[in-house]
Amino acid sequence: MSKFKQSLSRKEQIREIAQTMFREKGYAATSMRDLATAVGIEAASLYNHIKSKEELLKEICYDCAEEFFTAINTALATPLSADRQLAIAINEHIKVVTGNLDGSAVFLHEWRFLTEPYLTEFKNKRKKYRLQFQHIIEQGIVQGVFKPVDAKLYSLSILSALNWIYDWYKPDGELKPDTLAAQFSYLILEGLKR
Amino acid sequence: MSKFKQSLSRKEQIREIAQTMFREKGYAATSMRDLATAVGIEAASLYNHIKSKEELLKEICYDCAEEFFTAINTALATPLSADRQLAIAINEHIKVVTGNLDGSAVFLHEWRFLTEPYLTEFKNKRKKYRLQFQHIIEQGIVQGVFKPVDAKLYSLSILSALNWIYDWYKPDGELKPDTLAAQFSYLILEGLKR
DNA sequence: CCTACCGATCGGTAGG
DNA sequence: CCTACCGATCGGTAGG
Repeated sequence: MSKFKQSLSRKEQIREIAQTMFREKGYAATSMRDLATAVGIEAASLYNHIKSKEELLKEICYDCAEEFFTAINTALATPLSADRQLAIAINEHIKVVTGNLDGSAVFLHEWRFLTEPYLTEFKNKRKKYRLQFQHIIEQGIVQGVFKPVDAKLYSLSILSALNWIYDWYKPDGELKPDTLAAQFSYLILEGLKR
Repeated sequence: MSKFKQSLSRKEQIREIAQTMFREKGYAATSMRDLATAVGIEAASLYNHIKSKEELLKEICYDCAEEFFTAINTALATPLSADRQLAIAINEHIKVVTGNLDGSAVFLHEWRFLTEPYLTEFKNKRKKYRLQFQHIIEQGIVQGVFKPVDAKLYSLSILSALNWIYDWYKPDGELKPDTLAAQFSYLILEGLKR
């Protein structure tokens, strides 16, 4: 059993390092030898823990997708009005991104190196997530709390703004995820104009 | 002279195709052989027109940066109030992105494969552009047309939303750049709340 | 987890 | 613009 646990933790370690390297150098430009060196073993030894380079990518992307689904479901599960649900969805999304900057970056940019059938399945997950944001906006329009905007365009815009956070967010900075989320919600709900 | 012009146009052709391939497959995953095949020549022949793979990337990124600077300067050159300037900046930015989807995608994502000194210079250009958006927001706050928001966070958010357009914009769709820009400005200035 | 190695492919050059 | 080719590196496997 201790051998089993050790093996799991080594795989987790490989995944963590892969996540960081895929984010920094890109999936295609990260070699298994680079990765092995960072882990502290030989390249060939990686294959005792993983099946292939792509399996690593797939697991990182899929796990991150699960995190986002958990986040949006937290918002959807509440009985609140759409404007409150949207604020929660934004907050939860930001918590995922800021809590997993490397994984989010890979989820957002490196997924395109997936091959079939994972590529199509991944795209479906991504779209489903986006449609859940769109749904909240549509509900808000029905409820009369939101203006009658183009819900698709708005969901794309909001997620785009949220998705770039990994690019400039500094985990050690003074800006905390909750503060960031509050400002984001304010921007989206109230607008810039005085 | 006709030889000179032909040589230029071949280089332009290589650049156009490289732009598309770098966007679709990523810079690192695009081989010079792939590129040469798409152009219709042998890989070795590419080097009669370009110095290196990275030179291609650098030129694509730098040219696109120039397009964005021209865009923002159009807004800054007007004597209008900040809210009007921001709307123009958004419109001009969207015109650049939608008019050059491949180039914009490379500008936004593949620049990180640049090496020094281009990498640092590119980052400086990018930051300078972002600061010009921030400046408009700060002016708007001073003028009293904008709420006293965090101008840095807002400029990052606005550009993030704008920067993801290349990812979902369909040039053959019914959504025209001007319409998109108008909706964007409305979202940012007026907010979602009724 | 390692040594030894595979065939494939990379960016780029020499020489014409 | 081509043929022929370079050294380097790639993801991955065999066998222990």
